[in-house]
Amino acid sequence: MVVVVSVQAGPRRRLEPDARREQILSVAVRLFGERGYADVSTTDVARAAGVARGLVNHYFGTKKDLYLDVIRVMLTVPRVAIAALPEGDLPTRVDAIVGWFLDVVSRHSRSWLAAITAGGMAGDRDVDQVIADAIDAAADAVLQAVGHPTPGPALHAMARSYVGLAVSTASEWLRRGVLTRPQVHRLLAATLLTMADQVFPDA
Amino acid sequence: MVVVVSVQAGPRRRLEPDARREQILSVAVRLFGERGYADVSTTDVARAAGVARGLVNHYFGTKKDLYLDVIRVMLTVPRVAIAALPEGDLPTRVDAIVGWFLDVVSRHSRSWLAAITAGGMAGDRDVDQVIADAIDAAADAVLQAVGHPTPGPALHAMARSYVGLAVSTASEWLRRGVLTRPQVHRLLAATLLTMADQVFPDA
DNA sequence: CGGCTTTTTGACACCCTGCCAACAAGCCGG
DNA sequence: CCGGCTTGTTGGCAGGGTGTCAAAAAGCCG
Repeated sequence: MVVVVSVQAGPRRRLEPDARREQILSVAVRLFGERGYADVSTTDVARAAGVARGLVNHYFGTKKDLYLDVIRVMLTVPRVAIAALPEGDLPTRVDAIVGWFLDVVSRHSRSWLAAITAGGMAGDRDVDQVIADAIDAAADAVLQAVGHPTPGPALHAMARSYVGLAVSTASEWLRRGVLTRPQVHRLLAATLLTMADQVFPDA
Repeated sequence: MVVVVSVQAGPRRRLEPDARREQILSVAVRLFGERGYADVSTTDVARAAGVARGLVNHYFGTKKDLYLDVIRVMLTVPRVAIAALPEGDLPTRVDAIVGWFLDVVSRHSRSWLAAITAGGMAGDRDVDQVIADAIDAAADAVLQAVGHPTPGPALHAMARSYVGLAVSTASEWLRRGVLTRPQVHRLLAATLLTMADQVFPDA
């Protein structure tokens, strides 16, 4: 797919490095959110930012380095206010974290989905690392919600598995649209309760 | 990473189109199984097959077309003998299909993981379609095992979600190695039982 | 052995990426 | 207000990958 974005080619202007970096990065986030990694060239980014292509390399190094910063932005945004979970019994807390997850996911659905499915570069070591970090953070939140503040490695691994379910279910919900939000909510809540009761004790 | 494969450059020989196509495809399956999409050039495939690069394009068209055939092979292999599931009550059948899944996954772990994580091209329409087909097939098998031979759209969507859990859990198991197979088995079995009991009736 | 079909090759044109020397925008001392 | 200097910015170069196509040659058949 080719998308042409008209940019008024005004006279060249100098910006503070931080400002220029930020501007290019925001443009890149938008483009990589719309299309995949391979479909966005550094030329596209530069043109959309009204800047010479060399400048993109100057600020970000490699195209892959730029992409790493992009998905880091996409995945960091939803991490806000993860600590504010209510007191109560297990079903209540499970309900709360599932609802919170569905809220952030549906709010940032486009960029979040693009990032979590690796937007076309799954398999790369560095990209996988960034995504793995995000999944680890989500797994921590899940374990905290079900009352395991200091999990061992096996328990953490199981929590990551559950996050995988949450991701695939959210993706199914947002992309295909055949499930309703209540259905998705019940699915994730019931599953998490089962795992907390019957599976997590294994570890 | 760069891997050089020595190929004795014998005199050029003509092959039947089907044979040549098959030979190139098998080489491509091996290379794409070892490295990601971007790390394998058509030149690599051609050299490893002892053939001119143009011939790869002649038989497969685009590099992406070749890759589509490759992951189709990788994902089709495990689909064998999916029908041979035992009779018995629900827990027995759930146990059987989970065990079967873990068998095939661990047997073809390398290429299966490479394919299911899209080896570096998730996000692409066509690639996603091939993977979605494989997931649909797996979801059908799951639904058949739990006794829903003719599911509605919502039920099918939930089964796809569960397959997502199975995929992420298997990936966690095979790649990280912190979970044991019995742990993985119990996780997937308990979760599927819960979904069959409490979630699937929603649809 | 000569002609002919069909496989296979090699090269051409194009695009993308990373790099770097040169350019000029705009501040600063005179 | 102006010339110099710092440094943000540009444009072009070299290397490599991809798709295409006319031409070469492998091997069959008369």
